Amino acid sequence: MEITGVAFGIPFRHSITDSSSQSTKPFSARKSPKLQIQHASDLPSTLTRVGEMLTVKELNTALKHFGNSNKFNNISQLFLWMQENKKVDVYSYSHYIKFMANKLDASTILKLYNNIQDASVKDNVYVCNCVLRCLLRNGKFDTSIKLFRQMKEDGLVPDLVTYSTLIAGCVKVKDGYPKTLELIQELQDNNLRMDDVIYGAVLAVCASNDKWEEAECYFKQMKSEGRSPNVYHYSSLLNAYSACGNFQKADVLIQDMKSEGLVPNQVILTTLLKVYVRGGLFEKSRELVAELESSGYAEDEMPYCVLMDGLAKAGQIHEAKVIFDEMMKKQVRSDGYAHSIMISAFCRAKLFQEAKQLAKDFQTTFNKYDVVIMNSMLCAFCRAGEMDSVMETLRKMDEFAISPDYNTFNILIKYFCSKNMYLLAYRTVEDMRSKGYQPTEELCSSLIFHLGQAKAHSEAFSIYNILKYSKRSICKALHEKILHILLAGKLLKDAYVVFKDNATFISGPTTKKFASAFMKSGNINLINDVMKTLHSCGYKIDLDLFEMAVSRYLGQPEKKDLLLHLLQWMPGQGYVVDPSTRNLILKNSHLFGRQLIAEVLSKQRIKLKAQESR
DNA sequence: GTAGGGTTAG
Repeated sequence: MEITGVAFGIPFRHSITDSSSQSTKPFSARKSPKLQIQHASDLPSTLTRVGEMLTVKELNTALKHFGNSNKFNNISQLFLWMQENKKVDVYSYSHYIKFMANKLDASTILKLYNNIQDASVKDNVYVCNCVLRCLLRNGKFDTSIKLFRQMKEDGLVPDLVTYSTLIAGCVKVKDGYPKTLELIQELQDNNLRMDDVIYGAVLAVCASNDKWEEAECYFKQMKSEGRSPNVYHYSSLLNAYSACGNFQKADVLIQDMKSEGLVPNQVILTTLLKVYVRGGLFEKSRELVAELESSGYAEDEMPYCVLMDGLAKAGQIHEAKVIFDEMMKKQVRSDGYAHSIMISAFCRAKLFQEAKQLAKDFQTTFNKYDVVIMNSMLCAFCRAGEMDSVMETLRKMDEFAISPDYNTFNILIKYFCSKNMYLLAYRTVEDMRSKGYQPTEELCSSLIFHLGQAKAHSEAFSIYNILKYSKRSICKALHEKILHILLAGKLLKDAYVVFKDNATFISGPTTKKFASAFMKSGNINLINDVMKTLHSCGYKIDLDLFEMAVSRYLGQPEKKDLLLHLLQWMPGQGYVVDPSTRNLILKNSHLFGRQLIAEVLSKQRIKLKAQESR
C-alpha cells in the first residue's frame, strides 16, 4: 500500500487552500480548519475535529460566510457549537441574530437573549438592536417595547439606531402613532437628534395612521433643519394625503418635488392615483392610469387595483368590472389581487353569483393562494351556497398550508350557522379561539341561542365561557339566557356558577327557577352554599325551598351535619321552617339525634317568637 | 468585523 503521500507530504498547515493540487492526501486534510468549516458536509463533526483551533473572530467570519450564502442550517449548527464551547462575543450574537431574524420566533430569540450571562454582551447596543429588530420582524411590537424597557434598566444606552428600529416597528401597529411620539420625546431627552432615517420612519407612521397634518409638520421640520427629503419622504407624505383624498395638497407636493429635481417614479404616481381615487376624482384617475400605461408603469395590476377598489367602494361596481375586464383583455400581469378585489366587491354588493363565478375563474387560472384570496373565495362560495366549493377551498387551504385567520373563521361560522350546522359552528369557534382569535359577541350570542335550542347545552356553555373570558364586555342579558339553557340541560353546578357571578343581572322568576331546580336535583353538598348565595343576593327564600332542601337531606342521613348547619343558619337570617317541614324533621329526628334536633328547632321557635313580639 | 428606515393594491 502506498502511504508516502499522506505520511510524508506537505505539512497540513501549509497546504491550505490549494484544493486543485495533485497531492494524494485526503481532500479534507489539505484545507485549513477555516475552509474545512466553510465547506463541511457534516458541520458538527468537522467542528468537533477542528473547531478548537479557531479563534472567535475566525468563527464569526465563518458565521458571516454561512449567513451571506443563506445556509441557515449551518449558521444554527455553528452558533450552537460556539455557545457550547464558550466561543461567542458580541459580534457572534449580532451576526447570528441578524442572519436568523426571519427564522427565529419570538420565544426563541427571547430565550437566547435572556440566557446571555455576560452583562457586557447583554447590554451591548448592537446586540440589543438586533434582538429588538428580530422581535419586531416577528410582529411582536409590545414584547419588544417591554424588552426595551428591561434592557434600559439593565444598562443599555440606546442610540439613534435603537430608536429608528423601534419607530419603524410602529408602522402598521395599533397605537403606533402615540408610541412614536413617546419614542421621539425620549430620544430628544437623551440628546439625540432625528436624522433622515428616523424622519422617514416617522412619516411612514403618520401616513399609516391617517395623520396627514402631522406628517406635513415633520416634513416641514426636516426641511427647516436643512435636510433634503428624498423620494421616500415625499411618497410617505403623499400617502398621508391619500387617506383623506386631499388632491390639492398632493398636486402641490408633486410640483415641490419636481422643483427639487426629484422625478416622480412609479410608486409616487401610483400613490398619486390613490389620492385621486380616494378623493373621488375618477375621471382624473382614469387619465392618470392612461399616463401610467404610456410610461410603462402599468405593467402589473396595482394601478388597476387601486382604481377598481375605489370605484367599487364608491358603489360603482359595474365601472369597476369594466376596468377589470379591460385589464384582462390587455393581459396585465396579475398575482390575483384584481380577482380578490372584485370578488370581495361583488360580495359586498350582494352579487353572489358574479362573486362565485370570479372565484371559480381564479381557481382555474391561478395556482397561487394566500389567506386573503382564500377568504374572498370562501365568502363567495358560502354566500352563493356552494357547499362543495366551500369544502374544496378548505381542502386547498390545507394543501397549501395556509392558516385560517380571523376572517376565515368568521366567514365559516356564519355560514355554518346559516345552514343550521350549529355543532360544526361550535367546533369552529373552539378552533378559532385556540388559534388566538376572539369571535364577536354578536356571533357567540346567536350561536349560544341556537345551541341551546338544539339541546347542545354544554356546548352553549363553552361558547358563553369563551365570551366571558375574553376581554370584551358582554351583554348582561346573556347571563340569564345561558342560565335557562343550563337549567334545561340540568347542568346545575354550572348554573350555580353563572348565578353566583351574575346574580344582579338575573330576574326574580329566573332566580326562582334556578333555586327550585337546584334544590330538587343539584349536588347535595352545595345546597347550603346555594341557600346562602340566594340570601346574600337579596332573594327572599320561600319556605317551599327549605322544605325541598330538608327532604333532600332526610333522604341522605349521612348528610346530617349539613341539615343541622342549615337549620342553625336560618334563624340568624330571619328564616324559620314551616310547621309541615318541622314535623317532617321531627319524624326523622332519630336519624340525627333527637336531642340535637330538638334544640335546634326550639332555637328557631324562640327566634320566631322574638320576631313576632317585635 | 457587528445594528437602523422610508413609498403603491385585496
